[in-house]
Amino acid sequence: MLRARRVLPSFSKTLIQQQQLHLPSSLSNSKHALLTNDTTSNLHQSLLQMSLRGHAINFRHYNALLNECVAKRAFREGKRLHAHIIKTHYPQSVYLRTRLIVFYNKCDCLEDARRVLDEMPERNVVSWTAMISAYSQRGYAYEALHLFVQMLRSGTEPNEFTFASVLTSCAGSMGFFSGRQIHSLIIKCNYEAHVYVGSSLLDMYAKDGKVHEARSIFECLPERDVVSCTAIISGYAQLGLDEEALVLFRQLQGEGMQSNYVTYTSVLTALSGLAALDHGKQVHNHVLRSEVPSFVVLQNSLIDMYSKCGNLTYSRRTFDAMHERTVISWNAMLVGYSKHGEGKEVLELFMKMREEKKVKPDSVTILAVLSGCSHGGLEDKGLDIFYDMTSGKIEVEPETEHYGCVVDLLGRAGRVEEAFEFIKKMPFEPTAAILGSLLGACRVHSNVGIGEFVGHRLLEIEPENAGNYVILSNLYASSGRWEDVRSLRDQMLNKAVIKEPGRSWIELDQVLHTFHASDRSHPRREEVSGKVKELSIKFKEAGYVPDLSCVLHDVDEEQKEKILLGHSEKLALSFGLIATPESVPIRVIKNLRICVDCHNFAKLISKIYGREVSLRDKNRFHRFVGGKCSCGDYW
DNA sequence: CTAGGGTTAG
Repeated sequence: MLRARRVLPSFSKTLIQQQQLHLPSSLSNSKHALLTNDTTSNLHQSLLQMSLRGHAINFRHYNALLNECVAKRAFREGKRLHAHIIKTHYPQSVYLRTRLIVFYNKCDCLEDARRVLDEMPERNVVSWTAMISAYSQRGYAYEALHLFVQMLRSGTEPNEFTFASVLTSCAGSMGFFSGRQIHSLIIKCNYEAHVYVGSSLLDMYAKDGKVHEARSIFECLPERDVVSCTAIISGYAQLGLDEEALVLFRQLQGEGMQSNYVTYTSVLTALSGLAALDHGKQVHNHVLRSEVPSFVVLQNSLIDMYSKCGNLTYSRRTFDAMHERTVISWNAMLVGYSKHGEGKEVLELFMKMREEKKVKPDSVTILAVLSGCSHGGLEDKGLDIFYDMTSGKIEVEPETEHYGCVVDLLGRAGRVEEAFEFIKKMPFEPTAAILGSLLGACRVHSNVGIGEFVGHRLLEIEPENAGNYVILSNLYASSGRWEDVRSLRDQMLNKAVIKEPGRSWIELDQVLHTFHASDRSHPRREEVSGKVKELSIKFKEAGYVPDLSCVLHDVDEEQKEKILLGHSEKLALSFGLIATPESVPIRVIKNLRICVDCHNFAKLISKIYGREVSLRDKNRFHRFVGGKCSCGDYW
């Protein structure tokens, strides 16, 4: 012992001290205090010296050394240790080999981990589970499930660890094994009420869109913790059920749930969807006050929340304050500028990103930049970037969506023929989204020739989309082709389905006021629809002409006008005018694209009342000031 | 020795 202490570096000293103190084999508290950075590089030497000097290297040594390698992700040292273990000592140890699987997983070397499992003379539930969870954690769902099946075939019974891991890989049916089958196995093995298994299980159902099943699993859990609560909240948020997510978050918070950074991240996603700025600020305050560590993911979702709530200044402030940024941080910020039509800011930030070189742009980055150029009227810059991508100067493979951005870019700039030629030259058949974007351009720039061709092609691919009929009909109406308008309307009535009813809302003192078309549900509906009428009379005096081509119903003009005045965004705008102080902008959110007539209406509010209006629709932000919109009437 | 929830885009 004494000799060893003299010649061996500090790493082995740790071991010796630990043995003398009869500590458990993990180095627990002592490891950080006693180890220096160069210790693991001395590992091999230490081992050699120990065996040369006749010291028995026992299980405990190996385990401690392995723990070190896991903690430090010391790959080369771990590999040497592995060789040592297999060649000289404990070749049969299931325990040590399982630790090696964990070690290789931590080093992101699944192939090495798998080799350890495959070479194990015998396996137990822990070694199977270690490998299954390695696959699950790294996103290899197929491999995880496949191994799970092999485990069952081998006659090993899974435990709660196995189920919690394997369920992560079960979202959707994997063909040979479904989440439901695993669920029944869990019931059979009596793990359904286990918190870890339960949260994994409810998460699986939620990711599969089965939110009711997820909720009932959640409600049946005998105990709840942060993770299970977060899982159900984020389940709602990920499905776009933002209000449900918010309501549940507040309820669970009231019941004493201790939120952590994942919880906040999830609820922020819901608040982004709702554009609930007041709630968002409140959550941000909670984060600051509760001293939840500010992890990158949380900050990313704050950037996104502020930008989707219309406050780019706060987004940028969050972005600038970050010590570490991932590609998602950059993307969230770029998307923010892009949706607000701030093309210049998009390019500047993109340049900064490329200069810093800390983070590599990915496909989403380029999408954000291209659509930013498009919405910001910088089409030539956008085209340059697209060609940098096709020539390999930007290392991102162009995808369908990138081509779509270029079509949008050209079309928006009025270069409709060029956009059409571009589509013909694409290496794939145009998608409905791409044709729809060109059709929109044809409507704005009154190109009936191409519009008609593209429109009919689109109606063949997507006959169920009512929006396509409306745009093509607008185009016909603009050139007085009423016969075609009528026939289009008949086709639409036969084939189209209205998937999502139009809905607009506005946040007032942390309460969301939602309006549907021709709303009858809001408590102040009489007052609100009275205000819409009043405004329309006032605006007509200022030259407003209702754009009846936005209504495709087969009714007389008076009826059409009535339908137009019932649009949800007009109700929300008028409510904003009544209920908010003159000093603040009116912030309205719509779940679909805003219609031309409501866009005109908002312009007039900004002009005649001198109120700034911020309207977020499905695609982007519209900021109305003095009768003009930041989108330049193209959206 | 093995375990669950999270951020951008569409």
